[in-house]
Amino acid sequence: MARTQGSRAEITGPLIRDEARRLFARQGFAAVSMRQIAAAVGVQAGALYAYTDDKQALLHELLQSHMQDLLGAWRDDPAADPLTRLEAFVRFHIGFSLDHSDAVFLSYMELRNLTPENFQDIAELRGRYEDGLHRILCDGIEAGVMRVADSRLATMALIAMLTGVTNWYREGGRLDRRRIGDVYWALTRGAVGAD
Amino acid sequence: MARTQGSRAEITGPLIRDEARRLFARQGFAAVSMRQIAAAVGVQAGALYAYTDDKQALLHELLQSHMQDLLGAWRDDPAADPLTRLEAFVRFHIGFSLDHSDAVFLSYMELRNLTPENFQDIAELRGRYEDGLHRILCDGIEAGVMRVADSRLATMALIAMLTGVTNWYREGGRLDRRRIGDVYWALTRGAVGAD
DNA sequence: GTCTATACAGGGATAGAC
DNA sequence: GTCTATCCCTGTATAGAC
Repeated sequence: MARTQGSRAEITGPLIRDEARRLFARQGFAAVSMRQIAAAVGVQAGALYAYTDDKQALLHELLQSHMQDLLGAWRDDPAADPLTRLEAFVRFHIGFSLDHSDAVFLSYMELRNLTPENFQDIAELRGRYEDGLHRILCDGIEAGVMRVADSRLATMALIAMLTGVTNWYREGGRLDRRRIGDVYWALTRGAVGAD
Repeated sequence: MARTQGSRAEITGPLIRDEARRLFARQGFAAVSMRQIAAAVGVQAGALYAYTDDKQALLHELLQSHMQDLLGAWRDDPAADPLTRLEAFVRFHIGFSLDHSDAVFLSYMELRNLTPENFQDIAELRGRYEDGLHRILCDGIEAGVMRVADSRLATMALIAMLTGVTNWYREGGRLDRRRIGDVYWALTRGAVGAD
């Protein structure tokens, strides 16, 4: 913040993304100025443009790398039994969402501020993730260990329910993550008729 | 839009709210200008200030009246059996959310753009609504017709799941509302262990 | 790579005429 | 109640020095 000159490309790039993610999540993409991001990083506004084409590109990069991290971090074993896979999904999704709550919030709230091309790109990545859960439900139904009236709706309903933890979870609150995972897994198991 | 002069207070006031709600929901509070709202209504920007103190007050009024409509529209009968009450809640919440999807979206996305006082006001109203569902779950548990590990978490989880319909529902899509209500009620019934 | 300075557009809000 | 005109601020993005 007090620095005047000097080149530190290795750390400034990531820092810009970190601060932009944080600020966009807290105040909204449109409400955050490039000056504000620059101030948080400790550079002048003009310096940001050495790292990103413009504000839109910055948002797109944030959402894109988040979705890629999400897809890369999730491991599904199609050979395992569907209930085990579903439980793994539930715990993974909750944990990942809480670990990346700013990015998760951005991915739901700021899609509307993407250009059509960038929106398509992110929507495609999200669809791939949703398909992963959908496959588990279909396998579970086929195996006779789950029972839902509409697997597509159940997919959307479960993701909305699980992602909702980010709305109320506060670090150091009443419940730890393990316990939250237990509760949500119980709700999920019931919802898919696996009891 | 082409009008030059003339007073039509009766219709301009509501129109401002309608257009502001629509635009805020689609583009975000910060991204929408007062000039843009005025253009949608068919007046000049200055005319808006005859109806609202400022942009912040406009947002607050929208969220406040939405929450009051929501609370006013929901009828719970504490004397009825808990499963009947829960089903009524599920169908009501889905229907109301779809009927007021812009306002629902606003209520989740733009809380961060409220001043602290205004935020408190809206949070209090929302808490009252959540408490209503919580009471149903507690009554159901006590009556032995529901089984959840944590009634507070279940409350938040169910509301998130149900509100999620607004993320994917499109008028004239694959499913009508009755059918969507059926599917979500089945998911809910299972989640609370009522099968 | 970062700075300072700046171009240029658009923002919220107000004043005074009608 | 609405219009036109305007104040003043802030926004994104760029240019050129260091």
